[in-house]
Amino acid sequence: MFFRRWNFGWDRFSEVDIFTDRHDTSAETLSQAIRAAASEEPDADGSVPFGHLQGTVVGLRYYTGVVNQGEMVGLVRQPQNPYDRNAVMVANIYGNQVGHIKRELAAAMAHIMDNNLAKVEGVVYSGTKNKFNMPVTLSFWGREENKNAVVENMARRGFKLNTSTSRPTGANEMSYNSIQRKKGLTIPLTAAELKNAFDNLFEGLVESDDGEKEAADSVATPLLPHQRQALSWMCARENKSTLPPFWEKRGELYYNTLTCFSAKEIPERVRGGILADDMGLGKTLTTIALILTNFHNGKPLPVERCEEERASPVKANTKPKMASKPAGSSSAGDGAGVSDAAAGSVCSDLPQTEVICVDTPDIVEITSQSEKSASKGKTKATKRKPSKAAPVLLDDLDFAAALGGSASDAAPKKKKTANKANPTPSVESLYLQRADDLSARATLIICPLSVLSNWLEQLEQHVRADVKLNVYLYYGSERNRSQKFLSSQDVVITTYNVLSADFGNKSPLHGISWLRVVLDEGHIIRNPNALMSKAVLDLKASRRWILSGTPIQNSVKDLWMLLAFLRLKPFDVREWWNRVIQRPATQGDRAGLQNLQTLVKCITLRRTKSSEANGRPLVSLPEKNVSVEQVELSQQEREEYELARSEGRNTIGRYVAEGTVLRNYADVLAILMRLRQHCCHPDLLAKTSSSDLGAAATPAELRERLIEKLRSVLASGSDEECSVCLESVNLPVITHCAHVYCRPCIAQVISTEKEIARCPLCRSEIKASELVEFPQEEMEEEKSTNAERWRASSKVQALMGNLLRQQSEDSSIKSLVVSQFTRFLTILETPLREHGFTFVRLDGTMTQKRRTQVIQEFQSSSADGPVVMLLSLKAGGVGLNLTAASRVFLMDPAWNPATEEQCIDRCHRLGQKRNVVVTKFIVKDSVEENMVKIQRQKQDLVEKAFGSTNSDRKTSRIDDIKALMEL
DNA sequence: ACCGCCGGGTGCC
DNA sequence: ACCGCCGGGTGCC
Repeated sequence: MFFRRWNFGWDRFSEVDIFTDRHDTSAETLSQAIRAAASEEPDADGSVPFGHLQGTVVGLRYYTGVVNQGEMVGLVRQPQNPYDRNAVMVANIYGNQVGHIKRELAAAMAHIMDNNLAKVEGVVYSGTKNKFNMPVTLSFWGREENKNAVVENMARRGFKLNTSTSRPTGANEMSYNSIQRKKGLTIPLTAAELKNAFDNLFEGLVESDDGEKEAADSVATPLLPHQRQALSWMCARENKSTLPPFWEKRGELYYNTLTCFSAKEIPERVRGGILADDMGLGKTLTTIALILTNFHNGKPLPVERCEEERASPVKANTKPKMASKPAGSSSAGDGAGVSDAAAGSVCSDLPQTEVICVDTPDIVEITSQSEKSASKGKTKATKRKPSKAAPVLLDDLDFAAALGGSASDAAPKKKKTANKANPTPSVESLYLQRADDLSARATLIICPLSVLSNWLEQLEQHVRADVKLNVYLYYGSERNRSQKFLSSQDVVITTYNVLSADFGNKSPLHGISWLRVVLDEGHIIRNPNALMSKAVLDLKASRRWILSGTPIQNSVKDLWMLLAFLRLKPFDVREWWNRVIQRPATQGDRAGLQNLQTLVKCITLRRTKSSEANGRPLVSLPEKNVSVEQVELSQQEREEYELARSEGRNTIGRYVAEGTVLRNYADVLAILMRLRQHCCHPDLLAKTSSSDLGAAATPAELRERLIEKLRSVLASGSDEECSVCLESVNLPVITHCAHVYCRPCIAQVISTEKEIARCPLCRSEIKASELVEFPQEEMEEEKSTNAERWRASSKVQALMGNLLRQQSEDSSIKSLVVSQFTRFLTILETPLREHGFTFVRLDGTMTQKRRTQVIQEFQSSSADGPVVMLLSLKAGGVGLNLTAASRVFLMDPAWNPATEEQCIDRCHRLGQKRNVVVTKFIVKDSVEENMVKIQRQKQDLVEKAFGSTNSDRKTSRIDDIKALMEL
């Protein structure tokens, strides 16, 4: 249990502390804490208003937090308060305490808040002249089923909730309502409009006013226009001093127009943002250019130059690769900074003249300047205002101005011009160098393991050969953990996994003040409860970037994590994000959605492959030609298929009639999968024939069948998701009712239930001891398909026909042969070998090292290199660069057309020189054709709709299944 | 805090 | 003088 001392030094403690530990301090038991954490998500989304009431905030004079008229406040339980264990603290957006809720009301609220029956939110609508207390409007939110309990509980203690519909929702509700009424916009968005709006959230985010910027000399590759534009935008985001969105200067104060919070201090700006360009537009190159181009004060990164003639014989060694290997020499690790870190390189033998290091004159100047401003800032921050009568309720500034009270420049009409014309003190000058730690040099890049090698390659490729950029790959057990060493690098690259493994274990990465932290594929930090996310949020950096081709994957919720990483005040605190953006937006409030769009627009640059700049496409990729080749089954195959189909149809038809599709979901999937396997090759079915319904005879048999089903579900390659976390299953286990979940997810469900745990999908009773795992050794026996017994199939012949024809036309063309079934890939190896095709294989079971090796082999242009890559659809994930191929054969259709697109994009991307030809093999009159039909429907509707609940998705899947089986 | 509450001083008008 | 009234001290939770 965390004990918090409520001493007097706490008015400056960070707002994150207050809210993130909320459950720790309020929950009495662990199970309560788990329940609280587990229920946090649904609460935020599915909460309904219970009502509101007027309360009183007392004790204002003891605290420094001030509140504007109309400002939102946070309510935090303080169970450890020595005077009253029911205490409820009131804090403003910055987490500065304003006061407490009056005792009797707090006593009533404590019970409700502690049991998570409702979330209580406060807004201070009307002011008071009084320095000691003020009214606050408290609104209660929660799950529908808790509403009556909450209302009654409050009533019993003498607090009647006003349940009328004119609920106050946010600080500016009054003004929004009046604006909306005038414009006639009170009707909330329909679900379809909402979905569309979310879908398009990241569309058309092209910031064109920044112009273009040339990269520093040290960048070897000339940037394309859109990359120069991105570089310019990124530099501006790092250097320019504009107020964050929704903040404006009013008189002497900085005012947040959404929460009505204001502060004397300038709100911390966001140095960085989201580069959300489509895959293939060169986010990596642009980021490398940013690193080299924008050091402190917009100057290029001071990098050591090797003299051409001396360096050239060993040029390769001085390049990133050299530095990237773990520096074994202890002198480099523990040495004193830049020059020692370079000790291993050839360059250190050169006269020091070319070495630009930290103590060049102009940098010294900057440093001293920063010290000045830093100390100035410090005194400002620590010096308490002598007039301790701080807690005055500030009247609305416009209101004050209208009364003729204060500064005329706050008058509404003049406000805008006054801000522009009056340069003293400009926002720009106020920022000074405050946020930038000028001693910071290194950029930390965090990426998924799958793209790690890509970063190293691209650094090698895009950094000039005579520039010695210190790049360190922080990976592997031998990694150098010296902070001194790491912080003296120019670039440190690591993976999310390494970062979270280090986290909490005196992580050197967390002890360093980075110049810049870059999250590559940043959308993968999405779950705020994940250790990885926490590890990422805990990094110290003055500039923060997220690179992601798909910043939103499922819902607006995903955005929060990104904003929290960027530290976009005040939305980095979940409560304010929920109250001000997420809830209004998901409930169809137009103003809320508008705010969300503004927010995204301010921090994001996104161009798609089809975007244009000045009427010309950003990148001219070679053409892509997608065609479907129908495959006719042989008579024997057709007979076998029809037999399986009618069997399956009967079974599924029975489930549909009984309404037990969900209960038998795994079976249904297995049937579908078998049909899909029939379409590819009969041998794929060998393993999965025996299982049928019926009472299990022995536990061993049951177990065998469950494993069988689990294997079917997994082997199908369909993007089976865990119904608890809604992501692809991780550490899959199958329940006795044959539903597949991630082990941690279902384990949590079981441990949270008090008495009997039930399957989230079919409500059958489940036990932790009955979860069945996929046995490890299963993977091995798959290889047993022997060559003698090998036979062809129509689809195999179709592929081979294409490959042979192509080889005779142009033998230099390389192909990707893609299937969801890794066993199908194995089957395909035989005819490929037979016809003398050299090939490599890439699937999910391979180690990263092997993958890199295979990709390199495939990408190399050597004459006897592989011409075919057998690729499992889900392998590798995004970012894979397979531009050596210009021909793609999709052997079987995927549930999700986006997966296919992504796969095609691995070769149809920047760097592709040839036209790309894609062939999709679809068996005529089969489940595959139906899958394609469903894909088409989905492209209109766009799968993974926002706001759709888990059960909605399952229902739509049932509909899909019916369509597939033509029921 | 232009309140409420507490507790000591005080006690016709 | 076991009350009322006055006026100073005081005040979140």
